[in-house]
Amino acid sequence: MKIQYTLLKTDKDTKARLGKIKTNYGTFDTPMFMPVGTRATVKSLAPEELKEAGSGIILANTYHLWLRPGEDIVAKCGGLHKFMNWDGPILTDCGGFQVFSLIKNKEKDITEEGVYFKSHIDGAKLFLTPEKSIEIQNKLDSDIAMSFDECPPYPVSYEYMKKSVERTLRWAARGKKVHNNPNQALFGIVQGGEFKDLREYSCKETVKMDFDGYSIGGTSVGEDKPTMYQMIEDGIRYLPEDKVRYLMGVGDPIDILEGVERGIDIFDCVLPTRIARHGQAFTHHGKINFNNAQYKEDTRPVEEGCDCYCCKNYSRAYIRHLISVDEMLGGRLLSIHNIRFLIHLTEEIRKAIEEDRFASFKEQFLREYQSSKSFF
RNA sequence: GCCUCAAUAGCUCAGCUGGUUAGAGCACUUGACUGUUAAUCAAGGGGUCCUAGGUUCAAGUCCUAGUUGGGGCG
Repeated sequence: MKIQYTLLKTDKDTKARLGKIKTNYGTFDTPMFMPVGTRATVKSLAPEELKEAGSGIILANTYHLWLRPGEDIVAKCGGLHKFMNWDGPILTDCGGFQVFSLIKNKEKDITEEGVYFKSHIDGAKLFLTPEKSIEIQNKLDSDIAMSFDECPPYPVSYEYMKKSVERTLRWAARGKKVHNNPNQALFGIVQGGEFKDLREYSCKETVKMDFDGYSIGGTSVGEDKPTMYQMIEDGIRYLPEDKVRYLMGVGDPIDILEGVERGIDIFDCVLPTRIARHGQAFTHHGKINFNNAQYKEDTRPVEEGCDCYCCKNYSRAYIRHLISVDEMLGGRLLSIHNIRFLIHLTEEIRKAIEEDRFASFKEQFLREYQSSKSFF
């Protein structure tokens, strides 16, 4: 079967939604944060650790797995779940974002047929098409595949964005046509940048194609926060209530709250694992940076009351030491903490929606999170 | 005892035949990071150029003596 989304309830005062997604590899609740495992691994974490952190679903990447090891090898190993020993749900991103970051000239390298770009590994000329992206994802055998889209940088002209949106719609149709995996859902992606009418157009036309779920793309590409939140609103407005909404690439705690308030169900982001490897941790009182000398003798856990493996067993002084001497366990423990933090945040959010107090929860969280410098 | 080489940032060292405000890497102190080309990138603080004389318009750089350390010869 493909995935089944059930909308359980909507918050009384906001558009925040409580839902449930059933897949062949398990059921999880929404809103949910999805850790990023680009190369079939959430950097430095074993699947058991992801499970313990509460991960309901993880993300892997089409472009990276296409290059290495190649989708045929993954298929030969029994598909992505078996390959990486993760028996929970997996969503594969389509490679559109990599195109966004790897192409040299968007006018020349992006054609109707597909996209020309160079491998970041050996510079080999590559050509990725909507059909190829879906074909790769079919073989990877993820639970959710994403339509191949163009994720334009910010800002681009209205004229460029209009052409881009129209092309992404044609790409979505082509991808849907060749999609051929009865166990895999396929999501459409809404684009349109900061242009309200293009978001509306992109949204309505994508919905007409009847995907299993929808995502908002093209955010957090350099625009300011108010613009980004406006993009989400403009993109979500015309999506059906009974389908999942996924905000691509967003995972700052504040942005998750802003997204949920606007009706987003799923988020993914590299932030928790990346900043962890760079020595920083999320807490309810803002981010703390273990490169800072002030934690040298701090015997408290990263965050008091946190139920993650890191906080239950280690002190800030130890984490600070590991980060400071560049021991990889430091990045690992902080990755565990940061992922747990975001997933725990979605748990708190779900509870708040269930009790019709999302707005006050958000307000309280933000107050605590933003007024923090003096706390540490 | 004699000869010789060295001494520059916390550490390891660049600094040409004297010529702007003496540099780098690491370390230190910070800051960034949003569908991972990222265990990465950026910024900042930090100097009695071993000491004392001398030559010169001008010395980290040349000369003399000393101090400390390395090597060699007796």
